[in-house]
Amino acid sequence: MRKTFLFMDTVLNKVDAKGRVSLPADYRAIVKETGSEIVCYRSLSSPCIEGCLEDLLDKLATQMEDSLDFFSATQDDLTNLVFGDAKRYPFDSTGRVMLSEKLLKHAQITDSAVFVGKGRKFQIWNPENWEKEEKRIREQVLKVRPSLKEACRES
Amino acid sequence: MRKTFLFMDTVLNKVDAKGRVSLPADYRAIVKETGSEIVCYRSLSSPCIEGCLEDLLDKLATQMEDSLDFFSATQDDLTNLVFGDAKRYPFDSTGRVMLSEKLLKHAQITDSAVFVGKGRKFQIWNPENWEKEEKRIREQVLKVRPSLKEACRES
DNA sequence: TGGTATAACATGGGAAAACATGGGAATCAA
DNA sequence: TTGATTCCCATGTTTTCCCATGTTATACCA
Repeated sequence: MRKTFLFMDTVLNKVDAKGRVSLPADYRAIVKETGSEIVCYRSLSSPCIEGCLEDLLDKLATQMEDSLDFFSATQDDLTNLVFGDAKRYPFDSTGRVMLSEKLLKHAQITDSAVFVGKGRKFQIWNPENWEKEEKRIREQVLKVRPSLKEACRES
Repeated sequence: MRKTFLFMDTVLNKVDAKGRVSLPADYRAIVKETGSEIVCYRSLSSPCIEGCLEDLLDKLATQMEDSLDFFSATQDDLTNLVFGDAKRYPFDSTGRVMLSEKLLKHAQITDSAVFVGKGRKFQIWNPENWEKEEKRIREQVLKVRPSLKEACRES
Protein backbone atom coordinates (compact mmCIF):
# COMPACT_ATOMS: atom_id res chain seq x y z
CA MET A 1 0.00 0.00 0.00
CA ARG A 2 1.46 3.33 -1.02
CA LYS A 3 1.52 6.34 1.23
CA THR A 4 0.81 9.20 -1.10
CA PHE A 5 -1.91 9.89 -3.61
CA LEU A 6 -1.09 12.62 -6.06
CA PHE A 7 -2.66 13.43 -9.39
CA MET A 8 0.30 14.22 -11.64
CA ASP A 9 1.47 14.44 -15.23
CA THR A 10 -0.26 15.79 -18.33
CA VAL A 11 -2.13 13.28 -20.48
CA LEU A 12 -3.93 13.82 -23.78
CA ASN A 13 -6.89 11.53 -24.51
CA LYS A 14 -9.67 11.39 -27.05
CA VAL A 15 -13.30 12.12 -26.31
CA ASP A 16 -15.59 9.87 -28.35
CA ALA A 17 -19.03 10.60 -29.77
CA LYS A 18 -20.69 9.47 -26.56
CA GLY A 19 -18.63 11.86 -24.48
CA ARG A 20 -16.42 9.13 -23.05
CA VAL A 21 -12.76 9.67 -22.08
CA SER A 22 -10.21 7.29 -20.72
CA LEU A 23 -9.13 8.35 -17.27
CA PRO A 24 -5.30 8.20 -17.12
CA ALA A 25 -4.22 4.86 -15.71
CA ASP A 26 -2.41 6.48 -12.81
CA TYR A 27 -5.58 8.26 -11.75
CA ARG A 28 -7.51 5.02 -11.86
CA ALA A 29 -4.93 3.40 -9.65
CA ILE A 30 -5.44 6.12 -7.06
CA VAL A 31 -9.18 5.63 -7.08
CA LYS A 32 -8.86 1.89 -6.62
CA GLU A 33 -6.33 2.14 -3.85
CA THR A 34 -8.21 4.76 -1.88
CA GLY A 35 -11.58 3.09 -2.41
CA SER A 36 -12.99 6.54 -3.15
CA GLU A 37 -14.52 7.94 -6.33
CA ILE A 38 -13.74 10.63 -8.85
CA VAL A 39 -15.86 13.76 -8.54
CA CYS A 40 -15.85 16.49 -11.19
CA TYR A 41 -17.21 20.03 -11.38
CA ARG A 42 -16.80 23.21 -13.38
CA SER A 43 -13.80 25.20 -12.26
CA LEU A 44 -14.81 28.50 -10.68
CA SER A 45 -11.86 30.37 -12.07
CA SER A 46 -11.00 28.79 -15.41
CA PRO A 47 -12.68 27.33 -18.49
CA CYS A 48 -11.82 23.80 -17.45
CA ILE A 49 -13.18 20.83 -15.56
CA GLU A 50 -11.84 20.18 -12.12
CA GLY A 51 -11.75 16.80 -10.43
CA CYS A 52 -10.79 15.28 -7.12
CA LEU A 53 -11.57 12.34 -4.87
CA GLU A 54 -14.94 12.27 -3.19
CA ASP A 55 -13.10 12.04 0.11
CA LEU A 56 -12.03 15.64 -0.30
CA LEU A 57 -15.58 16.91 -0.62
CA ASP A 58 -16.72 14.66 2.18
CA LYS A 59 -14.29 16.41 4.49
CA LEU A 60 -15.86 19.71 3.52
CA ALA A 61 -19.34 18.35 4.22
CA THR A 62 -18.26 17.05 7.60
CA GLN A 63 -16.83 20.40 8.57
CA MET A 64 -20.14 22.05 7.82
CA GLU A 65 -22.05 19.37 9.61
CA ASP A 66 -19.93 19.70 12.73
CA SER A 67 -19.85 23.45 12.77
CA LEU A 68 -22.95 23.63 14.95
CA ASP A 69 -24.30 26.10 12.48
CA PHE A 70 -27.13 24.27 10.82
CA PHE A 71 -28.69 27.41 9.39
CA SER A 72 -25.77 29.55 8.25
CA ALA A 73 -26.45 31.63 5.14
CA THR A 74 -22.86 31.68 4.00
CA GLN A 75 -22.61 27.95 4.25
CA ASP A 76 -25.82 27.62 2.33
CA ASP A 77 -24.44 29.53 -0.62
CA LEU A 78 -21.16 27.72 -0.63
CA THR A 79 -22.61 24.24 -0.37
CA ASN A 80 -25.11 24.94 -3.11
CA LEU A 81 -22.39 26.03 -5.44
CA VAL A 82 -19.94 23.26 -4.70
CA PHE A 83 -22.18 20.24 -4.27
CA GLY A 84 -24.80 21.43 -6.72
CA ASP A 85 -22.25 21.38 -9.48
CA ALA A 86 -20.19 18.35 -8.47
CA LYS A 87 -21.04 14.85 -9.56
CA ARG A 88 -19.54 11.43 -9.29
CA TYR A 89 -17.84 10.12 -12.39
CA PRO A 90 -17.26 6.41 -11.98
CA PHE A 91 -15.25 4.68 -14.71
CA ASP A 92 -16.25 1.50 -16.50
CA SER A 93 -14.25 -1.70 -16.85
CA THR A 94 -12.17 -0.16 -19.62
CA GLY A 95 -11.35 2.88 -17.50
CA ARG A 96 -13.55 5.49 -19.10
CA VAL A 97 -15.74 8.18 -17.61
CA MET A 98 -18.65 9.85 -19.36
CA LEU A 99 -18.41 13.58 -19.01
CA SER A 100 -21.65 15.52 -19.04
CA GLU A 101 -22.66 18.05 -21.68
CA LYS A 102 -22.46 20.77 -19.04
CA LEU A 103 -18.84 20.06 -18.18
CA LEU A 104 -17.71 19.65 -21.78
CA LYS A 105 -19.34 22.90 -22.75
CA HIS A 106 -17.80 24.81 -19.87
CA ALA A 107 -14.35 23.57 -20.84
CA GLN A 108 -14.98 23.92 -24.58
CA ILE A 109 -13.99 20.30 -25.06
CA THR A 110 -15.11 18.50 -28.20
CA ASP A 111 -12.98 15.61 -29.46
CA SER A 112 -9.97 15.54 -27.17
CA ALA A 113 -9.05 16.52 -23.64
CA VAL A 114 -5.91 17.07 -21.56
CA PHE A 115 -5.67 15.82 -17.99
CA VAL A 116 -3.41 18.00 -15.87
CA GLY A 117 -2.33 16.84 -12.42
CA LYS A 118 -2.60 19.29 -9.51
CA GLY A 119 -1.79 17.13 -6.53
CA ARG A 120 -4.98 16.45 -4.62
CA LYS A 121 -6.98 17.68 -7.59
CA PHE A 122 -6.63 17.58 -11.34
CA GLN A 123 -8.01 19.56 -14.26
CA ILE A 124 -9.31 18.64 -17.70
CA TRP A 125 -8.71 21.15 -20.48
CA ASN A 126 -9.37 21.71 -24.12
CA PRO A 127 -5.85 21.05 -25.55
CA GLU A 128 -5.45 24.45 -27.20
CA ASN A 129 -6.69 26.28 -24.15
CA TRP A 130 -4.30 24.38 -21.95
CA GLU A 131 -1.38 25.23 -24.20
CA LYS A 132 -2.14 28.92 -23.78
CA GLU A 133 -2.79 28.56 -20.09
CA GLU A 134 0.45 26.75 -19.46
CA LYS A 135 2.35 29.43 -21.32
CA ARG A 136 0.59 32.11 -19.32
CA ILE A 137 1.38 30.39 -16.05
CA ARG A 138 5.04 29.92 -16.92
CA GLU A 139 5.43 33.58 -17.79
CA GLN A 140 3.58 34.62 -14.69
CA VAL A 141 5.75 32.46 -12.50
CA LEU A 142 8.96 33.82 -13.95
CA LYS A 143 7.69 37.34 -13.41
CA VAL A 144 7.06 36.83 -9.73
CA ARG A 145 10.06 34.60 -9.30
CA PRO A 146 11.40 36.34 -6.20
CA SER A 147 8.16 35.80 -4.35
CA LEU A 148 7.54 32.37 -5.80
CA LYS A 149 7.82 30.74 -2.43
CA GLU A 150 5.16 33.07 -1.13
CA ALA A 151 2.78 32.45 -4.03
CA CYS A 152 2.90 28.71 -3.65
CA ARG A 153 2.01 28.89 -0.03
CA GLU A 154 -1.23 30.72 -0.89
CA SER A 155 -2.80 28.16 -3.21
CA MET B 1 -19.51 -0.49 0.18
CA ARG B 2 -18.78 3.17 -0.26
CA LYS B 3 -17.37 5.38 2.41
CA THR B 4 -19.02 8.67 1.68
CA PHE B 5 -22.58 9.84 1.26
CA LEU B 6 -23.02 13.14 -0.49
CA PHE B 7 -26.03 14.62 -2.21
CA MET B 8 -24.61 16.20 -5.36
CA ASP B 9 -25.40 17.43 -8.84
CA THR B 10 -28.36 19.35 -10.20
CA VAL B 11 -31.17 17.26 -11.67
CA LEU B 12 -34.34 18.40 -13.42
CA ASN B 13 -37.34 16.08 -13.10
CA LYS B 14 -41.01 16.31 -13.94
CA VAL B 15 -43.79 16.49 -11.41
CA ASP B 16 -46.84 14.60 -12.65
CA ALA B 17 -50.51 15.35 -12.05
CA LYS B 18 -50.47 13.28 -8.87
CA GLY B 19 -47.60 15.27 -7.42
CA ARG B 20 -45.07 12.52 -7.93
CA VAL B 21 -41.38 13.17 -8.70
CA SER B 22 -38.56 10.78 -9.39
CA LEU B 23 -35.90 11.09 -6.74
CA PRO B 24 -32.54 11.20 -8.56
CA ALA B 25 -31.05 7.72 -8.76
CA ASP B 26 -27.93 8.76 -6.86
CA TYR B 27 -30.04 9.97 -3.97
CA ARG B 28 -31.94 6.71 -3.86
CA ALA B 29 -28.67 4.80 -3.76
CA ILE B 30 -27.66 6.78 -0.69
CA VAL B 31 -30.92 6.02 1.06
CA LYS B 32 -30.61 2.33 0.34
CA GLU B 33 -27.01 2.06 1.38
CA THR B 34 -27.43 3.98 4.61
CA GLY B 35 -30.69 2.30 5.51
CA SER B 36 -31.99 5.71 6.51
CA GLU B 37 -34.91 7.68 5.07
CA ILE B 38 -35.44 10.91 3.18
CA VAL B 39 -36.91 13.69 5.26
CA CYS B 40 -38.20 16.94 3.74
CA TYR B 41 -39.29 20.29 5.13
CA ARG B 42 -39.86 23.84 3.95
CA SER B 43 -36.60 25.78 3.79
CA LEU B 44 -36.49 28.53 6.39
CA SER B 45 -34.51 30.91 4.22
CA SER B 46 -35.55 30.24 0.65
CA PRO B 47 -38.64 29.41 -1.40
CA CYS B 48 -37.58 25.81 -1.78
CA ILE B 49 -37.94 22.39 -0.24
CA GLU B 50 -35.06 21.08 1.79
CA GLY B 51 -34.30 17.41 2.31
CA CYS B 52 -31.80 15.23 4.08
CA LEU B 53 -31.39 11.83 5.66
CA GLU B 54 -33.25 11.27 8.89
CA ASP B 55 -29.84 10.52 10.38
CA LEU B 56 -28.85 14.15 9.99
CA LEU B 57 -31.85 15.46 11.90
CA ASP B 58 -31.09 12.92 14.57
CA LYS B 59 -27.60 14.31 14.79
CA LEU B 60 -29.01 17.82 15.09
CA ALA B 61 -31.28 16.67 17.89
CA THR B 62 -28.33 15.15 19.68
CA GLN B 63 -26.35 18.34 19.36
CA MET B 64 -29.22 20.30 20.87
CA GLU B 65 -29.55 17.80 23.66
CA ASP B 66 -25.86 17.70 24.48
CA SER B 67 -25.12 21.40 24.48
CA LEU B 68 -28.26 23.25 25.34
CA ASP B 69 -26.63 26.40 26.57
CA PHE B 70 -24.33 26.43 23.61
CA PHE B 71 -27.15 27.38 21.32
CA SER B 72 -28.87 30.68 21.10
CA ALA B 73 -32.57 30.94 21.68
CA THR B 74 -32.90 31.75 18.00
CA GLN B 75 -31.19 28.54 17.02
CA ASP B 76 -33.53 26.71 19.33
CA ASP B 77 -36.57 28.25 17.68
CA LEU B 78 -35.29 27.44 14.22
CA THR B 79 -34.78 23.84 15.17
CA ASN B 80 -38.31 23.64 16.51
CA LEU B 81 -39.62 24.92 13.21
CA VAL B 82 -37.74 22.30 11.26
CA PHE B 83 -38.84 19.40 13.40
CA GLY B 84 -42.38 20.64 13.36
CA ASP B 85 -42.39 20.77 9.60
CA ALA B 86 -40.28 17.75 8.69
CA LYS B 87 -41.78 14.54 7.47
CA ARG B 88 -40.55 11.30 5.96
CA TYR B 89 -40.85 10.90 2.22
CA PRO B 90 -40.43 7.26 1.22
CA PHE B 91 -40.15 6.43 -2.47
CA ASP B 92 -42.06 3.73 -4.33
CA SER B 93 -40.69 0.87 -6.41
CA THR B 94 -40.11 3.17 -9.38
CA GLY B 95 -38.19 5.63 -7.24
CA ARG B 96 -40.76 8.38 -6.86
CA VAL B 97 -41.78 10.42 -3.86
CA MET B 98 -45.09 12.20 -3.45
CA LEU B 99 -44.50 15.72 -2.30
CA SER B 100 -47.20 17.32 -0.21
CA GLU B 101 -49.28 20.30 -1.29
CA LYS B 102 -47.68 22.34 1.47
CA LEU B 103 -44.16 21.76 0.23
CA LEU B 104 -44.99 22.29 -3.44
CA LYS B 105 -46.76 25.53 -2.65
CA HIS B 106 -43.90 26.85 -0.56
CA ALA B 107 -41.47 26.17 -3.39
CA GLN B 108 -43.89 27.33 -6.11
CA ILE B 109 -43.42 24.03 -7.88
CA THR B 110 -46.03 22.94 -10.41
CA ASP B 111 -44.96 20.66 -13.26
CA SER B 112 -41.21 20.32 -12.84
CA ALA B 113 -38.62 20.48 -10.08
CA VAL B 114 -34.85 20.81 -9.77
CA PHE B 115 -32.92 18.79 -7.21
CA VAL B 116 -29.78 20.59 -6.04
CA GLY B 117 -27.16 18.73 -4.03
CA LYS B 118 -25.79 20.34 -0.85
CA GLY B 119 -23.61 17.62 0.58
CA ARG B 120 -25.43 16.25 3.59
CA LYS B 121 -28.63 17.97 2.45
CA PHE B 122 -30.30 18.79 -0.83
CA GLN B 123 -32.89 21.28 -2.06
CA ILE B 124 -35.80 21.10 -4.47
CA TRP B 125 -36.55 24.24 -6.46
CA ASN B 126 -38.90 25.60 -9.03
CA PRO B 127 -36.61 25.62 -12.13
CA GLU B 128 -36.93 29.33 -12.86
CA ASN B 129 -36.37 30.27 -9.25
CA TRP B 130 -33.29 28.09 -9.10
CA GLU B 131 -31.86 29.69 -12.20
CA LYS B 132 -32.08 33.09 -10.55
CA GLU B 133 -30.79 31.78 -7.26
CA GLU B 134 -27.78 30.14 -8.83
CA LYS B 135 -26.90 33.34 -10.59
CA ARG B 136 -27.20 35.25 -7.34
CA ILE B 137 -24.99 32.79 -5.52
CA ARG B 138 -22.29 32.84 -8.19
CA GLU B 139 -22.10 36.60 -8.00
CA GLN B 140 -22.11 36.53 -4.24
CA VAL B 141 -19.40 33.91 -4.00
CA LEU B 142 -17.14 35.67 -6.46
CA LYS B 143 -17.47 38.76 -4.31
CA VAL B 144 -16.20 36.94 -1.25
CA ARG B 145 -13.80 34.85 -3.27
CA PRO B 146 -10.85 35.11 -0.88
CA SER B 147 -12.72 33.26 1.81
CA LEU B 148 -13.74 30.60 -0.66
CA LYS B 149 -10.12 29.91 -1.39
CA GLU B 150 -9.66 29.59 2.33
CA ALA B 151 -12.44 27.07 2.62
CA CYS B 152 -11.08 24.97 -0.24
CA ARG B 153 -7.54 24.99 1.08
CA GLU B 154 -8.72 23.47 4.32
CA SER B 155 -9.90 20.25 2.81
C1' DT C 1 22.21 -4.36 -26.92
C1' DG C 2 18.62 -5.69 -29.92
C1' DG C 3 14.66 -8.10 -30.75
C1' DT C 4 10.58 -10.41 -29.42
C1' DA C 5 6.86 -11.77 -26.34
C1' DT C 6 3.65 -10.06 -23.02
C1' DA C 7 0.93 -7.09 -20.70
C1' DA C 8 -1.34 -2.65 -20.15
C1' DC C 9 -3.77 0.80 -22.30
C1' DA C 10 -6.80 3.69 -25.30
C1' DT C 11 -10.64 3.46 -28.21
C1' DG C 12 -14.73 1.83 -31.20
C1' DG C 13 -19.08 -0.33 -31.27
C1' DG C 14 -23.05 -3.03 -29.78
C1' DA C 15 -25.88 -5.39 -26.13
C1' DA C 16 -27.95 -5.04 -21.74
C1' DA C 17 -29.48 -2.67 -17.73
C1' DA C 18 -31.10 1.40 -15.36
C1' DC C 19 -33.86 5.31 -15.38
C1' DA C 20 -37.67 8.75 -15.78
C1' DT C 21 -42.33 8.94 -16.71
C1' DG C 22 -47.22 7.89 -18.11
C1' DG C 23 -51.17 5.34 -17.02
C1' DG C 24 -54.20 2.01 -14.75
C1' DA C 25 -55.75 -1.19 -11.03
C1' DA C 26 -56.04 -2.04 -6.16
C1' DT C 27 -56.43 -0.16 -1.50
C1' DC C 28 -57.90 2.93 1.95
C1' DA C 29 -60.30 6.78 4.30
C1' DA C 30 -63.85 10.09 4.75
C1' DT D 1 -69.31 6.66 -3.40
C1' DT D 2 -65.65 9.86 -4.08
C1' DG D 3 -61.25 11.32 -3.74
C1' DA D 4 -56.78 10.33 -2.64
C1' DT D 5 -52.87 7.22 -2.14
C1' DT D 6 -50.27 3.14 -3.04
C1' DC D 7 -48.74 -0.37 -6.00
C1' DC D 8 -47.64 -2.33 -10.41
C1' DC D 9 -46.90 -2.62 -15.43
C1' DA D 10 -45.55 -0.47 -19.95
C1' DT D 11 -42.58 2.45 -22.79
C1' DG D 12 -38.98 5.25 -24.70
C1' DT D 13 -34.67 7.09 -23.61
C1' DT D 14 -30.27 7.32 -21.53
C1' DT D 15 -26.55 5.24 -19.42
C1' DT D 16 -23.79 1.45 -18.25
C1' DC D 17 -21.56 -2.79 -19.23
C1' DC D 18 -18.92 -5.87 -22.00
C1' DC D 19 -16.41 -7.61 -26.02
C1' DA D 20 -13.12 -6.63 -29.81
C1' DT D 21 -9.16 -4.31 -31.89
C1' DG D 22 -5.06 -1.70 -32.57
C1' DT D 23 -1.40 0.67 -30.25
C1' DT D 24 1.95 1.62 -26.85
C1' DA D 25 4.71 0.46 -23.08
C1' DT D 26 7.03 -3.03 -20.36
C1' DA D 27 9.37 -7.35 -19.45
C1' DC D 28 12.11 -10.96 -20.93
C1' DC D 29 15.54 -13.53 -23.40
C1' DA D 30 19.20 -14.23 -26.61
